[in-house]
Amino acid sequence: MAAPSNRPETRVERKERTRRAILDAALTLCEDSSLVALSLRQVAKEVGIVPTAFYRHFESLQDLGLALVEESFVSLHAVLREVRRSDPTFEQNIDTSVETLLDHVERHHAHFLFITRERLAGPPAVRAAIKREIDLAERELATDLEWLVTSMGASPWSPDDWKALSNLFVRAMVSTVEAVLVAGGDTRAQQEVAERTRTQLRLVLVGALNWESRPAEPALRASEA
Amino acid sequence: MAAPSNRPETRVERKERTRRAILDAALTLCEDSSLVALSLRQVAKEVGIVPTAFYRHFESLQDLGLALVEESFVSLHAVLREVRRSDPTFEQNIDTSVETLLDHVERHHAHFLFITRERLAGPPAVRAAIKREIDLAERELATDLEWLVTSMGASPWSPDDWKALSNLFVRAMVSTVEAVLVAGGDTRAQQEVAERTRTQLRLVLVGALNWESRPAEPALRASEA
DNA sequence: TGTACATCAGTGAACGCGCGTTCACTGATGTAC
DNA sequence: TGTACATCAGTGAACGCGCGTTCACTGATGTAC
Repeated sequence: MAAPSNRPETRVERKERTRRAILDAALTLCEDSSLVALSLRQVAKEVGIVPTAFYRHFESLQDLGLALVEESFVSLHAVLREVRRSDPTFEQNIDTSVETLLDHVERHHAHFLFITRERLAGPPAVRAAIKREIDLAERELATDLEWLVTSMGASPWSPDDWKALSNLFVRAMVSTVEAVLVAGGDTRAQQEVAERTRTQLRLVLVGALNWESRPAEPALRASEA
Repeated sequence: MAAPSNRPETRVERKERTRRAILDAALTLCEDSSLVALSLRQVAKEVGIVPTAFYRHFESLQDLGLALVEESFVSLHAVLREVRRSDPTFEQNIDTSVETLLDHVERHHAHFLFITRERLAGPPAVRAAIKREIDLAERELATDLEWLVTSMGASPWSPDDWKALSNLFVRAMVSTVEAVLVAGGDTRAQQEVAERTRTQLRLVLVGALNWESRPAEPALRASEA
């Protein structure tokens, strides 16, 4: 993007470039398998440096993993921010949210695949870091949902119900990302996942709008009406 | 359980016992990490046999993984069968289903942990086998749900909507199992997960009972009422 | 600007170790007669 | 029942290989004067 310059790279610039190359190489290699099955030498070979040079940038593969978690969630927070400032109409909100999410997943596909896999299979510290980030996203979403659902005139909810709802949305998001990634490059399958997710979110919202906290017989409304 | 006998083990019995020991050892070792990070020698050491003896039972670790998938889903199908013949009242159905599921997860905790992790991080053939089993469970659940929801007097649905609903339940199940396993032995956290899952399933059912397939403005009922 | 020294990203040899897999083997169990 | 042979689960030595990590090094870049 920047105009090429004849000025030679500074030492800092060169170091940063190698660091990026290591992160990118690890991310690429993690598309096939998990971080726990990756070796420092594989990464070094992919980057084109000698194995020992790795230590100039990271203490260990786990350390590298934590850096990847951090930068992966930059993408995710970008999604959440974009969703947050979207049209507050329900129908459009669902459609644009799903579209926005899938767009980001496509563009940062390697990051999402990494998070999806390492969330459960990564080294313990990596798993913990991912859990922390997802819990954070869930709490943020809870605030948004409270505003959104309340503004649509639903009954007042208990705190536990807000947590349950936002957790349900986050789980749906995680599951959708998984399904898209499992579909691989199959765009038809991806569109089916997208459509199915839209249906599911609409169904959950219908439930939310007809919900009353801690009801005695919460699910019987339609059948008894 | 069987009364001890002085009759020496037959060769077949002894072989089966070693095979079981290998499966159990692999399952135990997989509680800490993924199958892809496991070595044949680790398994052999845990069992107490020489590494080469492994080949008398399995062609490779992947082969062993496929056997573990198969026996893990015996547990899962047991859950589904038990849920299927439970009380058809909504409220009770959710409560007993969640209880049954969590009971099985507790009792076959290693199997569920294995499936949860290898589903996304395992060797390709293992991932494929797990996906096949989960898709099967989803189709079976779709049939049950159609019967259940239709019998409660909801409007007729499109096939895509049935798929979306059963997929939503399966995802919820997978997420719940994950959450329980992440909670580890913390029974308080597990009970919170259980309660949250019950709330979520009730909310989804409220949505399902107020749902009409392919509606123009599906989510606006409550706010416009 | 020029020089002398410091920094430090990347090198390459070396280490001991655990890996998957091969192979010929042993000796208890099973079977045919 | 007793004998002679077949089967085969488990053994143990050996192989070449990739692993993480150590260490002293090189030589280009940066800095102090």
